[in-house]
Amino acid sequence: MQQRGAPLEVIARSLRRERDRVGLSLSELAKRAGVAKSTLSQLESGSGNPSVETLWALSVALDVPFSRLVEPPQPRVQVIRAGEGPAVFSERADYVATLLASCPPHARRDIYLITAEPGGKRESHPHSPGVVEHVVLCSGRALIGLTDDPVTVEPGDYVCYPGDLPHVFEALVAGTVACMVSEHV
Amino acid sequence: MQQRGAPLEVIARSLRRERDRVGLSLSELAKRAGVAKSTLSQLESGSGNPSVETLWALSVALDVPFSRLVEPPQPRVQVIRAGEGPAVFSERADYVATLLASCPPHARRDIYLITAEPGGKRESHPHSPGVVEHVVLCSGRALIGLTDDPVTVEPGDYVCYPGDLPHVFEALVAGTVACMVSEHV
DNA sequence: ACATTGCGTTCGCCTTGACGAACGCAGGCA
DNA sequence: TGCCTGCGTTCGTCAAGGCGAACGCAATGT
Repeated sequence: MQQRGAPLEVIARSLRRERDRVGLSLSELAKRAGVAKSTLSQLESGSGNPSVETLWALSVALDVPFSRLVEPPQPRVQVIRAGEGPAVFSERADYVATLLASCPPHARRDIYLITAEPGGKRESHPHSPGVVEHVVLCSGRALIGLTDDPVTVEPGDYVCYPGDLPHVFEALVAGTVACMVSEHV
Repeated sequence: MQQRGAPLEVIARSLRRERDRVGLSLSELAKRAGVAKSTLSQLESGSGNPSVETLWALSVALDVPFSRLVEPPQPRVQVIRAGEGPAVFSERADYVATLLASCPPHARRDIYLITAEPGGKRESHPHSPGVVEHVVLCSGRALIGLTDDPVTVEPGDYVCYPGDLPHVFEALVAGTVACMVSEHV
């Protein structure tokens, strides 16, 4: 199981984070969610043990999926170089499977094959919020990731990044092929 | 937001479902989770509004991620050769994305990187029902698919098959690398 | 300067969830 | 048959969560 640590801590941080992401005051959110602001105050401070109904009301008012309040946030850009990463089922030395990204609850992941040639970077406008793109480079070499801070990727490397920020895919050599998984909520 | 309906109903069903998936009695699960069996009984009957700590204890005892309790459960072999398949966004000739597999609702897809060497086929015992495995070959050559009818796959090729049937991954040349997406409901 | 508005926190009251004990019910065994 | 063990449910008690009111504080405007 990957569920670590006190869930109350996670919930406290999540509530605070999501609340000022939306830009609501504690009082305003409490009013919209129909919970006492004292309750919300205690929750954000880490004390208290909310009931499901309370959390549900808050998740609806914040317009986020319920599980986002209880699951810890994930890092933004992650790179796993070829040969690194956890080998998950390697009972034989000549076959190694590496877990690159476990699927979060209610995400949908579409699988694409990308073929690109050098000669110009492909800038992507941000997609809808919550999109995460995963790329495994099959052959060639490419510059992939957020436009602000792209990563040079070799065959076998894996990189993921939030798709709702400006990002880029630039082939550096001819015959660049990649497997891309687009994850959206 | 996609979260509809009373979460209490969903939790009730999830608890019942996960409990007899593991094969525990209500009393036994209650003891392991450290909650009163009366509490668990009321939860499974849909009455009650559990606190986060209670749900957390149950999710740990059931060895399932927390979110599986609050999120509702929802609901043969295909090959796409390199160069085939629908090109979805190809506004520029030097960048082509091919949609290999659209994600069905509520499926979860984990992403793996596979490296394999020739010298023996890797037979996989069937996984749990509903598993579908997608493989894009990055380099080398491999024999992939159902044990009864495997497919020879070249770099850039895509193949998917039901993972709940006996299947095989056999590298045919050295340095075979593939990107695998394991889809489970 | 004062009043006012909105913020987040703290303080008692009261509802409610969690607990343990007791209950009814089925299946196994002497 | 009678006894026992384990199942899931129901009942009464108690602590804890949720609530509204009151509080302190800072930033406004008259």
